[in-house]
Amino acid sequence: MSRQAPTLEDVAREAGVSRATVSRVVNGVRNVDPAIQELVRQAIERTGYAPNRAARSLVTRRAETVALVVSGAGDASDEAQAAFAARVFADPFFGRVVAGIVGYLRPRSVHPVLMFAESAASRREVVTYLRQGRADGALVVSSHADDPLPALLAEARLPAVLFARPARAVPLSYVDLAHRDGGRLAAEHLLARGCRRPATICGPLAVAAGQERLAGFRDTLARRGLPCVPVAEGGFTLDSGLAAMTGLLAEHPDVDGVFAANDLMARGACQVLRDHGRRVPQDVAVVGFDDSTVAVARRPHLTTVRQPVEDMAAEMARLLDEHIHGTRTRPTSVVFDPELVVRESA
Amino acid sequence: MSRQAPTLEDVAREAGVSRATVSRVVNGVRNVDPAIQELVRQAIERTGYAPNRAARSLVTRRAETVALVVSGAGDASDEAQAAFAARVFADPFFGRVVAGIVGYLRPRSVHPVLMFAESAASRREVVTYLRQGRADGALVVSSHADDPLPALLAEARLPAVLFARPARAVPLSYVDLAHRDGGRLAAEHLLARGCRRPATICGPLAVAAGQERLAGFRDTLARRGLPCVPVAEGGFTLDSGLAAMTGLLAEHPDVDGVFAANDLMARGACQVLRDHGRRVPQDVAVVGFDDSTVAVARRPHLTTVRQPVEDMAAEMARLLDEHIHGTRTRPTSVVFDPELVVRESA
DNA sequence: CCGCGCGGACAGAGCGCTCTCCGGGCGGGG
DNA sequence: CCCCGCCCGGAGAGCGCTCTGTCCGCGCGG
Repeated sequence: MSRQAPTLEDVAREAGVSRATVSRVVNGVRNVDPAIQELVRQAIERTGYAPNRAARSLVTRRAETVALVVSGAGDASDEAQAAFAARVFADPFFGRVVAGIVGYLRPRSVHPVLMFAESAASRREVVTYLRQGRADGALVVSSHADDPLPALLAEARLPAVLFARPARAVPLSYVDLAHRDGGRLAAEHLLARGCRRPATICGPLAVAAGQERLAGFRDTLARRGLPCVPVAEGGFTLDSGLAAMTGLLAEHPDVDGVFAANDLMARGACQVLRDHGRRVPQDVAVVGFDDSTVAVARRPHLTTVRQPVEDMAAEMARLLDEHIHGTRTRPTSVVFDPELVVRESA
Repeated sequence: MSRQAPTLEDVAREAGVSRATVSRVVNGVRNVDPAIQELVRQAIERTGYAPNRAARSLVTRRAETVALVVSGAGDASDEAQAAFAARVFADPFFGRVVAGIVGYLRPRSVHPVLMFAESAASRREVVTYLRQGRADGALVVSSHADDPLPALLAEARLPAVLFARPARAVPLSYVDLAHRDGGRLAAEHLLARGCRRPATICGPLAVAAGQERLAGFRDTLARRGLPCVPVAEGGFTLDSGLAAMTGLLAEHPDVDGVFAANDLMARGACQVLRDHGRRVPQDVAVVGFDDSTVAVARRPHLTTVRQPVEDMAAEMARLLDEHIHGTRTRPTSVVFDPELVVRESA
C-alpha cells in the first residue's frame, strides 16, 4: 500500500474530471452535473480520499478549530500546571462546561484544543497558538478574577469569549449568570420555609461569583428584617464546606437554614449537620448552588439554585462562532437567570 | 493596522535576507552567521511575525497535534454524547489521565484535541480527523472493553496508543496496570491485619480491570485457605459502592475486611459501614484502589492500591511520540506495577 | 440562420512554508 | 600560487487545496 495519501489530483484523474470539479463536489459548492457528481463520489470512495486540512486551511485561512483555555492568574511551573489540570478536572463544574461546549461544537464537526494557562509562558503560548492560525478563536474559563489572559487576547485582537465577566473591563464577549438573583432566590426560599436563623457558607470572596451570591443572599435577608447573617467563607470544595459548617454550628447551634454557595459545600454541610444530630430539612434546611451532579448523587437530594452551565457554555461557543465568522463584531454579554430547584433538603 | 499577518517574505525583506535564511533561524537549522541571526531576530520582533502553521504542516506533513479520544462502545446521539462527556469528566480518574498527558505534551508545546467517540459516526470522525492530517496520532481512553475504535485506528494504520489492553487483540501499543497484582496486594494486606472474613466490592465484570482485580484478590485468598469470598459487583461509582456495601453487610454482618475495586466505592463502603455502627478500621478494614484524590479527601484516609495514572498517561504520550516519529514501529505494551499505600482505613 | 446567454467544466494562480540544490567566497594544503 | 573543499546564503520547486477567470457547448430568440 502506498503510504502517500491520495490527493484531489488523484481523485480527479480517477474520475476523469478536473481538480476544481472534485473540489466543488467535496465542498458541495455550485451546480455540478449529478452524473459527474456521482462519478466523483465513486472515485473518492475508491481512492479513500480525505482532504488535507493543512492545504485547505492555508487557503481558507481558517483552522476550523477552537481553543478551550482553562486559565488561572498564577505563574506556575510545567509540573504545577499538570497539577492545575488535575484540580480543574476534579471540579464537576468544568465537566459541565466541556459538555456544553462539545454539545455545540460536535454537530459542527469542530473539536476543541485543550489548553491550560497558569503561567506567563503558557499565556503567551495561547496567544501564539491563535496567531499561528492553529485555532480560530478561544473559549476562556478563568479560575481567577484577575486573569491576565483576556486582556492579552483582546490586545492581539483575537476572537475570544469568556465565561464570567472579567474583573477589569476587557473588550471581549462573555457569558455570565445573575449570581445576585441566585442568592436572592435562596434567601426567599429559606424565608418562605419559615427559617428565622439562616446562615451561609459563601464562596471565596476573591471570586466575583462568590461575592455576588453572598450579596444577593444578604441583601434579601436584610430587607426582610434580618441584617446580621452568620457567614463562613468556603473555597467551593467539599472539605471547605465541612469545615465551614462545623464552625457555623459551633458558633450558632440554633441555625435553622443554610445557603451554601455551591452544591459541593452544601453536601459537606449536610454531612456535618447529620453528624451533629440535625435532620435536614426538618431541623436545618440546606440550599445549594449550581444544580450539579452532586446535588442528586446522594440523599437528601439538594434544593439548589440552578446554574445552566451547559447552556451557558454552548452560548459561549455560539458567540465565538459569530465573532470568528464576522457575524458579530462588537463584544456582547449574555447573562443567564438562575432558577430555584426545590428538592428534599429545603 | 494591516489585518494581514506578516509572512516569512515580509520578514526577509525587512531583514534584507532571503526567505530561506529566515526560515533557518526560525527553526534553528544549520549554521547561520550570528550577525545575520540577530538581524533576522530583530526583523521578526518588529514585524510581529508568527509562522503560519497550515503552511508549515502542508510541507512537513505534520500537525504537531495529537487527539485525546475518550471512547465508549455505544452508539449515542449528539445529545447523549454531551452527557457522556459530562460523565467522563465527573470521574477523577480522567482528570489524572489528562494531567499526565498534558504533563508530557506541554513542555513539547503540543496540545491535545479533545474528542468523544460514543457513536459509530463519531468514531468515523476520529479516523477522518487523523487521516486529514489534523492530528498526528491518537491517545485513546476507552470506557468499555469492546470499544471498536482501536481496531478502526489500527486498520487505517494510524498512530495510536491505548490506555489498557483492548479486549480483542489489536496491533496497537498500550499502557496498562498489573491489576491482578493489585488485588493480591489488597488481599495480603487484609490478611496481614488479621482479617478472617474479608469481602470485596468488585468493579464491573464487563471491564477487564474489574475482573483482574477481583481475580487477584480471590486467588490470593483461596491460596491462603479462604476459598469463598463474598462479592458484590459495583460500577466504579460512589452510589454503587453504597449499594454494594449495604448488600454485603445484610448478608454477611460479620465481615471484617473489604476490598473495593476503586476509591470511590471504598468511600461509599466507609459511609455505609459507619452508618451501621462499624468503626473503620477497628471493626472493618477497608482497602480501596487507585489512590485518587478522594482517597484523602475525607477521614478516614483510605489505605489503597495506588495506580500511577499520571505516569501511565505520560507514558502513553511518550509512546505515541515515538510511533509518530518512527522511532518505534512495532506495537508495545508497558505494564505498570501497583503499589500498596497504607493509610488509616486498613 | 446566426448570435447571445448561460450552465458547467477547466486551467492556473497563488496561500506561506520547507528544503534541496547551487553558487560564491574564503581558507588551507600541496 | 593555485586548487579543492567547505561553509553559508539564495533561488526555486513544490506541498494540496481553493477560487477566479475563462472557455466551450447548447438552447433559444430575433
